[in-house]
Amino acid sequence: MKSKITLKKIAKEFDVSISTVSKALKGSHEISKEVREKIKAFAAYYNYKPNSLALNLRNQKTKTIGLIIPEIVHHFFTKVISGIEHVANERGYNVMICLSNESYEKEILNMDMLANGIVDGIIVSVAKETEEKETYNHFKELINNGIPLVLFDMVIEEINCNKVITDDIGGGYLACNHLINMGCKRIAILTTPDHISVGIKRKKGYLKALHENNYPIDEDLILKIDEKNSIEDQINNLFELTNPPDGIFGVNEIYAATAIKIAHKKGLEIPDDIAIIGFTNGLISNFTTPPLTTVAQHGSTMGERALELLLDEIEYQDTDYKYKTEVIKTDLIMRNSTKKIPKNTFK
Amino acid sequence: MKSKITLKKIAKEFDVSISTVSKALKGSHEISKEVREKIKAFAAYYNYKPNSLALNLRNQKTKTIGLIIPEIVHHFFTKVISGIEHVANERGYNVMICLSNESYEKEILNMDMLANGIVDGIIVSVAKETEEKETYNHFKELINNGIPLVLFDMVIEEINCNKVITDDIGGGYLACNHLINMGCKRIAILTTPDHISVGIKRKKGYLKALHENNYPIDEDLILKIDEKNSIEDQINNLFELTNPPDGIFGVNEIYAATAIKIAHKKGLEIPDDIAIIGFTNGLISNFTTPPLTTVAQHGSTMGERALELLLDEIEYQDTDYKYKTEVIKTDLIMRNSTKKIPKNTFK
DNA sequence: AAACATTACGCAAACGTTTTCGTGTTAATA
DNA sequence: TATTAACACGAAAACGTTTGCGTAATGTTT
Repeated sequence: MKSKITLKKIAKEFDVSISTVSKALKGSHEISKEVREKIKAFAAYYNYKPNSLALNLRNQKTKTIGLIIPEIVHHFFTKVISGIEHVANERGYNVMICLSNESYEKEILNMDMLANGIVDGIIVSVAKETEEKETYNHFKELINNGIPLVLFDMVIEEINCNKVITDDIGGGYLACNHLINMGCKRIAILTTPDHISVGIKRKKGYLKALHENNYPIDEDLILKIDEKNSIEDQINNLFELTNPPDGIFGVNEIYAATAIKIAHKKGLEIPDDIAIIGFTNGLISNFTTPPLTTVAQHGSTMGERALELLLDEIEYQDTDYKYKTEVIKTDLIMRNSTKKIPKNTFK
Repeated sequence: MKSKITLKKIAKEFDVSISTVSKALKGSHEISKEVREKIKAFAAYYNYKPNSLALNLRNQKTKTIGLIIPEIVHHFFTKVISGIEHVANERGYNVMICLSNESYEKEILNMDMLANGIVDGIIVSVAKETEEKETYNHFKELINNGIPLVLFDMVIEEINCNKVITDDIGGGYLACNHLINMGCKRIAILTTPDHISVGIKRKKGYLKALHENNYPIDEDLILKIDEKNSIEDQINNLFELTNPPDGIFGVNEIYAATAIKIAHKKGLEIPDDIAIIGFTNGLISNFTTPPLTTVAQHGSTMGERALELLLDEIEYQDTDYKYKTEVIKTDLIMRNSTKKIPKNTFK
């Protein structure tokens, strides 16, 4: 277990100064060809690599960016990470991923850790707890310290920085409108409690579509799912209404897939008896029976744009930098959970 | 955009030396109470945090560990990450996640990057390309440089380091045995090409179970899926055999879920006409129709153990450290894709 | 031979921190 | 009053790197 080779050790080996070694390895003509070559050979043999910490300290930049996300066991976030990694590779940056687990405390802990010189900038999707608490001082401090910040997905209006968000309203509209086009008359929405902004926005789109088509709004069909209790039970209640829905829009993949599961249990045919549409084109959607029609939110595009914005800010020279908010459009992915086809051909 | 506050700046502010500031902030009694307090107050106001790069450089350790995985859009790896994060938090470490995208080149790139002082140790699941190439010099160099290494999931026999692996043989045995118990007579396996070790091992377990029960081995029922071509088409061929299987073991979740999809298309009843079992209890398994029976490999446990082993090595003082290989057992998760129940109650 | 240019290297500062060892001043003791 | 102890702080080295500047020893001009 020999320890890492350094300039100092090489210098000692050849009885020259550290600067000579440094210059030799950089191929400087200040150093005679002879000395240069032998130092290079020696360094190559011992696999010398300059210590990043020292380099970063000297250069006052690390070519590393930090990413804080609420959870990792989540298809959307893994797609975002892919997008970020992609751009990071292209532009020579590394990514440090931290998890907040939706906790306010951990979000701050992670930010403090990253902000101490380790990274050149930070990308964050805000934790649910932070959103509930509505205390955003840690973001303001970060910005005050001159560390570039990009918020994505879960963003905060009042923080002045670059942002990348999904067009949740448009996506909700797309979903609901599609169900209307498919002939559904009573369209339910499986959404989140009122403190989760993405749920609110997707519901907004849903309401907009209903309104434009002169559909009445039935509060019984708006189910705010409390994740502390059984999702299945809550959705089950919807099916037991005296006047049950014939179309369901789940604001995420799990809600929609669970609705499919329950519809099966109830002996309902999908999409003939009930059409179901989800949000986020994740792993599950393609493997339900029938496959789930869904609103795709382009996670990797969001990741790419988030990092691009961050790097723009990091590498910006002038003083008049203007923050942007980018809205990533959603797309409808049509599968069989909403496609009305003649009964006899669907099994 | 004021830049970060440092000891030097605080020292200047009060016209004292840097060391005085450092000691004051650490509450040293060498510094008079008066000076100590005012420096502390000032530092708190400006939110002083010591620069991590400088600290790490000085301490010759970073309390950060590196993780290199082949891909992130993958339920198993996200579970592993959760496990690692969990232990890292408990023991005051940070995690830097890098993706190799199954590429040999990127794996080396990532390792070089991490090895230059950024991390105290590295956890790796080897990329497929590396496994194919069978060139492992980068691992040997790492170990020669005295950087602790733990391999997990995809490991390499000949590398001398700590390892954490799934009991793939046992899992394959579990799966096949279960199908036998359920009364299947012709059991197919959807596995990987021969250079992927996990596929080989799971197949080994499958063969062992067949052998113990005096089942003949039918090469037609051993399908090595080539992911460069359509998975669906390849599995479809299995169903078209003159003597098709009545039980299918997919060595991962996608293969098994795809088999379910195709069985539906063929109008087969699951599990009555054909029973299907998967490997890895991921997101999909719970939402197929019927839900997929599967062999669970405990990803988060693997992550936890991997980091614990790594930290043991990092923090080990004596010279007689012995490497271990931990085998994580698998469990059978019973769902309806294999459970034979009377036809009329299953829909 | 004097003046100058070139070659080949070393010195030292800087990045931000911690910590050991001095050291000057004051206060307490003999 | 001389010696010592306590106090309160500063200097400097160390972690590993890069780079501007200085300089001794050559080599090249007039």
